[in-house]
Amino acid sequence: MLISKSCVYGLRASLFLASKKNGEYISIRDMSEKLGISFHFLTKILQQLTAYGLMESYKGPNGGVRLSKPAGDIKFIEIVVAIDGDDLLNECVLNLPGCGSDTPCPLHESWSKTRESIKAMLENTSLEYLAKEGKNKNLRLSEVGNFDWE
Amino acid sequence: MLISKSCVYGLRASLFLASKKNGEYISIRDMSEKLGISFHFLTKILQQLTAYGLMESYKGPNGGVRLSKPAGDIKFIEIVVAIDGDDLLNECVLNLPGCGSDTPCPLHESWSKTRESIKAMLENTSLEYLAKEGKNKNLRLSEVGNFDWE
DNA sequence: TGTATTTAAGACAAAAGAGTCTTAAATATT
DNA sequence: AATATTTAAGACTCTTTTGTCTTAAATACA
Repeated sequence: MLISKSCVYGLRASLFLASKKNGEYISIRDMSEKLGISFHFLTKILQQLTAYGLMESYKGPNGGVRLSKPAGDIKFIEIVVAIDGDDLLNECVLNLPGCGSDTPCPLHESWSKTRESIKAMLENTSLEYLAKEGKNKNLRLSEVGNFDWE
Repeated sequence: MLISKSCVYGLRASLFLASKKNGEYISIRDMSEKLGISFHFLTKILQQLTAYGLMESYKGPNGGVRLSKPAGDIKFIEIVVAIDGDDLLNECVLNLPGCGSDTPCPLHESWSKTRESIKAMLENTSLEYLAKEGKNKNLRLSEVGNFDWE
């Protein structure tokens, strides 16, 4: 898979938050139920995003998490890098250490192009865009049908 | 990672074979040493490619494996599908079951385009092309420097 | 026939990813 | 102050992937 499961969960939660009024803290419990993701697991993942500065959290009653900046300013790629690291954007597809323009592997060229297209997609897609798109077209964000964009 | 480690090893070995005269059986031991891949692990992987019909094997002294058809007729994508399956080409990037044009996820459109470019790369690249390219430009196929295209 | 060489098959172990659970710390409310 | 709610942190388990090892089967050759 291109992106780890943790990363996908983090992205789904981010889209959930992006669809809400900014500034409002949303509880992880709430999200986990609506998105169909294990609460504890989601907590751990969102802790990473918080540590990375993409989210802010608040403890106690009515606490929760929220995006640390407007959804339009957060790109898909930031979530991916925060959780999966930047291997996807740098690593040689043949997994050879030190593959680069100086000592390329046979797939260096073809893969570079493909990687650029992946990178472009990740860099050009903001949470705001995805959330708006999702809301307008009522697209799916959970496996089970228990999520509403409102 | 886009492609599993097993798949990468399978591909490296396939390129090794593609660089040899066709029809000649090459021992897995030999390949594993020149490519820097564990012998037993490589054996297991190549067994999959053999079972899939992409390679032929021969037991006994001077035995080994060889490509079952000309390297020009084997596309990168065949190796990937044989080892990793076709999830990469079908699966929704948000990992939602049943995501499709009828019930799409927010990333359905953007990801479809990216996936097509990956698919195109995999479908248009033959082992022969990669091996020739590698041989002509003396590109790297192993981590350590113990591989020669000859 | 016997032996060495090679792939086949499958058990086993180690590492990484995914997921669960418990306890601690912070905060709001009563 | 006491209690309920919520994230933080970390131990723990389960699953998948990766990697190792042993034994069996096929083949060539002396």
